[in-house]
Amino acid sequence: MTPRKPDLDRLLIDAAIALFAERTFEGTQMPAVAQRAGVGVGSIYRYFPSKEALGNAAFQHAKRALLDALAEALAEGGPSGSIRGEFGRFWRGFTRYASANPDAFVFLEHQQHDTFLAPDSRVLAEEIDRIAADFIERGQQAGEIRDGDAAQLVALAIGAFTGLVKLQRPGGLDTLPAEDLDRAEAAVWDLLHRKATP
Amino acid sequence: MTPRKPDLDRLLIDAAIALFAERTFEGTQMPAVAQRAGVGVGSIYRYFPSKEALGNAAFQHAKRALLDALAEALAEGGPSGSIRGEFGRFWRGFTRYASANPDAFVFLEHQQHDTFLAPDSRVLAEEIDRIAADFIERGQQAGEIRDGDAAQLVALAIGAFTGLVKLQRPGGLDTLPAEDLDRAEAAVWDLLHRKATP
Amino acid sequence: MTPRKPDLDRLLIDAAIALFAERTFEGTQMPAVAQRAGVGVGSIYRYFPSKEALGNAAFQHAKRALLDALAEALAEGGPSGSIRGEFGRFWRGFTRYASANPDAFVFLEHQQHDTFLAPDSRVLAEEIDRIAADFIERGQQAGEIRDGDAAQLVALAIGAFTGLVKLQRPGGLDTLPAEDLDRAEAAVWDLLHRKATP
Amino acid sequence: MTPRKPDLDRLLIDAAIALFAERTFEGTQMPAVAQRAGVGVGSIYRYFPSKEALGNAAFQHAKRALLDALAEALAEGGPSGSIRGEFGRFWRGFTRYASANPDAFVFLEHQQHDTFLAPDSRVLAEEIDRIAADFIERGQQAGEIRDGDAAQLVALAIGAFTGLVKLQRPGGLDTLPAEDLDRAEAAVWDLLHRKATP
DNA sequence: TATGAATGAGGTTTCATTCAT
DNA sequence: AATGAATGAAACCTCATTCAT
Repeated sequence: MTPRKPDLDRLLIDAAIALFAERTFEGTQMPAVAQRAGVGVGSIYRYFPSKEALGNAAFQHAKRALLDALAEALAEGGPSGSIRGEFGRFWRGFTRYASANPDAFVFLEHQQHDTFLAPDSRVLAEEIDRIAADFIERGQQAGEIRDGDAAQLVALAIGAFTGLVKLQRPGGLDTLPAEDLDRAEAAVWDLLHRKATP
Repeated sequence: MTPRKPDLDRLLIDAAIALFAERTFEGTQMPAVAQRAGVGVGSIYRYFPSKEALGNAAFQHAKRALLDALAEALAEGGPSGSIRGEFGRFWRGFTRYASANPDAFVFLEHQQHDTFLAPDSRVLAEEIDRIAADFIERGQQAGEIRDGDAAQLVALAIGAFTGLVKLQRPGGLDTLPAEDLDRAEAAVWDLLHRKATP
Repeated sequence: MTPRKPDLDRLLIDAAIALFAERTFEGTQMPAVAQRAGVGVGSIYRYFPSKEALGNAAFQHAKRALLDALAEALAEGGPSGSIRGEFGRFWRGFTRYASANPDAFVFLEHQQHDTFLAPDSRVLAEEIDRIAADFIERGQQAGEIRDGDAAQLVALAIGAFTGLVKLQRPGGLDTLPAEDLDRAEAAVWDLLHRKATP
Repeated sequence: MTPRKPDLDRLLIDAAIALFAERTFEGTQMPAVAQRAGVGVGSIYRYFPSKEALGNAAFQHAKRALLDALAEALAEGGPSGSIRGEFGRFWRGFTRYASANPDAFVFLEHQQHDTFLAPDSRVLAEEIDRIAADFIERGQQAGEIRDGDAAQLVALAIGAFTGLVKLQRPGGLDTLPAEDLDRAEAAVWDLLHRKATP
């Protein structure tokens, strides 16, 4: 009722994400999270009943924010005429999110969530893959995207993007010249694009 | 004359890699490593002075094996006439290694090694990037690979491959039909390939 | 003029006694006391400087109330003619107190007060034993109470009564039919009574 | 397989009982238990998964030992001819147990077990009351024990005995002259005994 | 005056490491 | 040489106490 520090839960989640991204969930100690958030250790437990709960909250927060960024980017500027245009929106969504939240993006791409992720977190995790796979399939039907398993193409494309984000840490994607980012976008598009058979 | 448990260090490194890949270095307990290797906890300390030492040994072993696989693939079948041909050898090297050692590959792609990696391990880590970047630059000079920072292109390409490997866990890359693997190779090549400007 | 929450200290002491009786002093948390008293945690500290202080206040309050109940019962109806009559007054004092304050009686009979009891609380604790021992000795001189160490007889008699009270928790002594209570009184009297040697 | 300290579990249970008796389950810290048992804190957790588990093990051990002592005393010297004789055996069983294990007896008589006792511990707890109540009922049928609810008479008698044991702490019942113990036995018997109506 | 969010010392529990066997 | 029971430092978590509101 009288919170002295507002949005302490957000502060804690942000601190947790930053540390989890850098040191792993298991490699991060609660006092470190508290210190980075600028609060006492005990305060964490007013908001999250356990380290595991904090981990799940952080994961869900990050994932949902990525979904939101994606949804926003996809809706931007009215209906996209083309598959290539839609890919650009995907790219813009990922780019924007990874620029604003480099830690969160890296954290989400960790593959060792199994040790602490609760079932409801797992459900969320598949959402993006579904959206992306759907795009791939429409692109294939339109003859714009190469043949092959949609999930595999998604993994290749997101993997490529992830590789770039990791390379750019810890400065963040912002330190990349716009030119480089455009080139990367073109490269990933060519990864997906079906070349006209000559 | 012959030690009863030959190559116990290898056994331990393999066990460690498998667990580190799945649960993180920090999330893996020494008794778990011992159990998976089928020895007592105390025995680990005959071969490695500490968990950290085991971690570094595992990292270096995995990295060196990848380098070896790469070197072997690159040397295969005499001098490669073309950039595309050389890319195929890279692909084959990565593919072979990731098929035979899926845990090791995933472990190497973790980004949270900073907590335990010793300086000499770090040096090793950059080797592959150097070899790959060199290839990229030669490809660019030959007009075969698109413009842009070589490190970034390497990150995109290896990232894409990593995405595919992660998708295929825990079955391993072997569960992927040859056809799919070929398609993926083509896709990643197109990621790098400079299109003729029409 | 009149404080809005009158006798908050009493409210707190009552809450504390109830919880201490059920869960031990060490097993009771300050927030639990506050909640049961219907106040905020911080408010406790306006009345008691520490948990230990609250514990001592609770103990002293309960003990003094028992002493008062005993004194009142002993004084009731003028001078008691006989030892048996005086025993009846003791019984009535204990009975009344334990009926009205079952938690307090149980709390007083805990034997683990040593961890928090201050010296002045300890002094109070011996008071009842002194009064009771004095009665025993007078009874022995009158040939009405069996031989033996007075403190031991007191321990036996109060122990028996305590056993009954504990059996009757949490309903309280009130749930016991008057008939049963009378039988118990007779039994405890026989515990003390010197039988005529035939 | 190679325990350096034999019967560490027994050592720990004994240490725990002594401390629980004196300071309550909640008031006893694990390091204190370890210290009293002469082992490291971590060792406790090789034998008991939690403090709660240790508490239950201690309770069950103490209760079962009391049951054994009672069973042994009741069986001693062939069939007991009389109710008074059987009462003597009960007395001897309790006396022997409380002499040998004063801490355990006091611990068992605590009334705050509810915070940590597991269901299977609770079951054990009722055993003695059943045996004693059965004896009371047989005594009543034989006209030797006074009328009234058997459970209440048991509570009175055991309560009286408990009062004596507590009085005698921490020296233990052994410090009591045999004469005093005999007098106490006579007194508690009179508590139960039905007086011939003159 | 009363509150309860915030704190950190201290409690419980884990786990890398040692060492008697 | 190999083991795993034992250890205690360090991790997670609780709760008595404070203090801004």
